[in-house]
Amino acid sequence: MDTVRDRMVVGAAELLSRAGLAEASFRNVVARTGAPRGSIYHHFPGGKDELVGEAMRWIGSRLVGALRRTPVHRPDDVVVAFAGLFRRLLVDSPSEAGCAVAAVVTSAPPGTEPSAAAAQVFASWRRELEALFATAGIEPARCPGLAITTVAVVEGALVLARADGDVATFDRAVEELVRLVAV
Amino acid sequence: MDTVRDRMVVGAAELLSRAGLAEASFRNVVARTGAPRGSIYHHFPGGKDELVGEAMRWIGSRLVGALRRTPVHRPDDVVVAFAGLFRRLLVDSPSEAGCAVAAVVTSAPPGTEPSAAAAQVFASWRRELEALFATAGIEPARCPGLAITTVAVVEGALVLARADGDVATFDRAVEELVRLVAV
DNA sequence: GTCTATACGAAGATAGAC
DNA sequence: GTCTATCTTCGTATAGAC
Repeated sequence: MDTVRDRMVVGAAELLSRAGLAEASFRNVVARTGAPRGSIYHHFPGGKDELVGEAMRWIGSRLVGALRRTPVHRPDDVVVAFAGLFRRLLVDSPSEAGCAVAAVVTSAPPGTEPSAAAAQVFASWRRELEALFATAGIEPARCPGLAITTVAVVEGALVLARADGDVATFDRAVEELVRLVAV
Repeated sequence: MDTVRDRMVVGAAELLSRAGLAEASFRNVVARTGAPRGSIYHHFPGGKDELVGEAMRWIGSRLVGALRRTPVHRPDDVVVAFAGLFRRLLVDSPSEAGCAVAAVVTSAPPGTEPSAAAAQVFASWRRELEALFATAGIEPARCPGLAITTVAVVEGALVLARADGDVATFDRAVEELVRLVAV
């Protein structure tokens, strides 16, 4: 699984997370991955929409996989595990880290493939978190709301922390989230 | 206060909130506001960066003003007031509503005027919320963290609700946030 | 303040050779 | 699978007339 196509998908995902749809151009993807310019439309007949759609699905399933490998006993294990996956990005580059999925939702035209793919990724994360919260003993009725809130806090905190270039901002929000799931 | 320049700033703010930096082009701003193409660089010698910077400041102070006009007695008054300002956008257009400030943070190159202006707006919102939480009786040490979390939840929930085109998703998150400030 | 004209680069996309 | 060449559209920005 390390074809030219795969590398382009990963490169697009990285560009999307740092600067959004506009910066994830074929030009930049090619420059970043060393992929041959001439075979773009061979690998992605659907053009940019297909590339971005694939990037969404790659990120989505990658994070779901990571979540499933995490042992969960208490509700705050869920929060810490999920937040930790994003925290890494912030530590690596405090002023450039972002979520590719959120970037696509906020800048792709509604109804297009990228937009739909991004929405499905969020839905899959929510489902996964709901299941984990249930496993951790949260009352079933509250799991959906808590899953939404967990994703919301992490996504929002990522933006705020990036704005002031300080991971501590992210941690402050996660701290309160931990408090919330303990209620 | 209804000059051509003002209308362009507002138009840019609207475009930014719906489709991000790339879509807030002069072309679109002019089309949207009916502003004359010929005087763009007369009104904004600093070009697009100046326009976007002004849009950030306009949105920022507008929201701060609205917050200050809201009577606050209990902690959840703060949450509901702040969230309510964004909820409106979502009700009007569930699949297009977004926050212009977040859009700029995630897509503007770090170190530029738009990026710095956006960061200052977030900082001002946080300061305002901290003060309101303090007024509402929250222990001082917790106010900064709660302010961060409030902005984070609202920003994140805005993205999630837009993704699945359902205001209820936003409300679910705010509900949990209300629960948190009551702890 | 507003206009036209224009420069220049980059975007996505296609055609056709190899 | 990969190349080059090309098309069209759009982006910011400037010059200079009115």
